[in-house]
Amino acid sequence: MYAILLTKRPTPMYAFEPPTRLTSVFETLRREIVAGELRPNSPLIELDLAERFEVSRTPVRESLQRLAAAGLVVPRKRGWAVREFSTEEIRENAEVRLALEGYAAGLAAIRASAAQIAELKAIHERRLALHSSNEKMRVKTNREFHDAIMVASGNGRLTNAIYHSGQFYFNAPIARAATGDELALGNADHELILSAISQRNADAAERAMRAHIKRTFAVFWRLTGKDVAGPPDVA
Amino acid sequence: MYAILLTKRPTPMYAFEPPTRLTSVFETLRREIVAGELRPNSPLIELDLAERFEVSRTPVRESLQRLAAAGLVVPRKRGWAVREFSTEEIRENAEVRLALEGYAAGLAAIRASAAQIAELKAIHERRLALHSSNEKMRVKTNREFHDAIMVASGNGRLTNAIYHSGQFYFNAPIARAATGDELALGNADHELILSAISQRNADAAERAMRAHIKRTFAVFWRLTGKDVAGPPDVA
DNA sequence: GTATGCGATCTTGTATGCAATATTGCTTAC
DNA sequence: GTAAGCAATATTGCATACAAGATCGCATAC
Repeated sequence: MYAILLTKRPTPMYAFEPPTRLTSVFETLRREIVAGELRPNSPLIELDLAERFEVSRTPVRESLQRLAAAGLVVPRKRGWAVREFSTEEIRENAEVRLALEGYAAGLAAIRASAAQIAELKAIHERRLALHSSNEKMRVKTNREFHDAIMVASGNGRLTNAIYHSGQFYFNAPIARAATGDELALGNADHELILSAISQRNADAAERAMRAHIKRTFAVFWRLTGKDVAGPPDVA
Repeated sequence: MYAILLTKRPTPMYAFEPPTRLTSVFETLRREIVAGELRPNSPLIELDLAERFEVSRTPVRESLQRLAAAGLVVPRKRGWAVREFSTEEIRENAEVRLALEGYAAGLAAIRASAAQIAELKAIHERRLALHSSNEKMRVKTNREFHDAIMVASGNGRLTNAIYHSGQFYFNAPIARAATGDELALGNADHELILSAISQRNADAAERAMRAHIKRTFAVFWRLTGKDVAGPPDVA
């Protein structure tokens, strides 16, 4: 149900860029930060990284500039450190995602082609047919479902923004597992979203998606044990 | 009425970073791209820039990496060029902004302090009292109004995302002037938004803000002469 | 006039050098 | 034992060097 938060997808931002040492270092560091392999606040020493990647400091430094612009590393008095996100910041990101993905669902209700809606239905069916222990496929179909809606929104930049707003949850302790109840509710949410999109009801689709994402983050709050209010009800 | 699109505000992303040649080059280029002084698709030659800024290629290259991550320059077969935004991309950005700023207005209705609401009212009053020829103050009060709502949303990242989504309109031919009718409608929009926030009606605030932004972009479409459908009605 | 080769030039990607400054750790005074 | 001072070290910001590859222009062939 929460797989989209764990998706590793190459950012399309540099689609036509030839691979260089810089891009390789950047992608690797990005993945490691996002996956939590590099712990928050650990300092990033240029020379160490250069040694590790067997390159000179130049491509390392340029990678760090990209990471900085992406908000994944923060400046220290000297050099950079892996950014740490507070619970408060995670809540803020949840709200951004809520705003964006909810809107995307509404757009999808308006713009989705018949084929796209059929595809969405097919994904949902596949998901319902899964055995409850099949976590891998559950993760996969969830991602597919959300991705298909983003695509159907007909807005590449919105898709991109949603993707980036997802990055920021990885630093937090992440739970892949939700309770059986939570999973069932998630499926019911998908059902509602799909139904609203099929009926071309943008308003309902947006509300359903917001409720769904809110539920996702409620699991986060529960698992992290932090008493942070989720995004309030809007619309 | 459209001033927020022209706002130049330092991005808080690198707040604690000491000024260096890199940051100076980056800020200058960023401003010039966003302001349209560097034309879309013009190639950015490292050596030329280095010469112009009287620095070596190193800080120039690192600036370009940041600009690339910010989406302001795009890779070419060789080097970088100022990014050009198509009408389609501008529409996409408008939708992102609609989603974000609408949601921010909804949050503001829930979270704004009494003082923040009073401030919002004061800004609106100042705006209404302006002489119609006072374009400068009209621009300023508009920015203040929108900024105050973003602050009242209590979500720094949302604010930041809205700010960044604004960058991308600068490349397009920009009109500062709207017709008298459009200005009046803009003020009426503000009135509605303010009223909804005062009454703690998140749903109404969000709808009002969406309508307002949609109207803003309608002016864009009119001025650019492009027949692009604005964002559809959602919520 | 147009196309083709080919060399000169331009531009980038990467490595390295160097000076400035932050940090560390040791020594010494108390 | 703790604090202060100071020298050694680590690390960065920037400049420069150089090779690889793209691009351009010109000469030549047709």
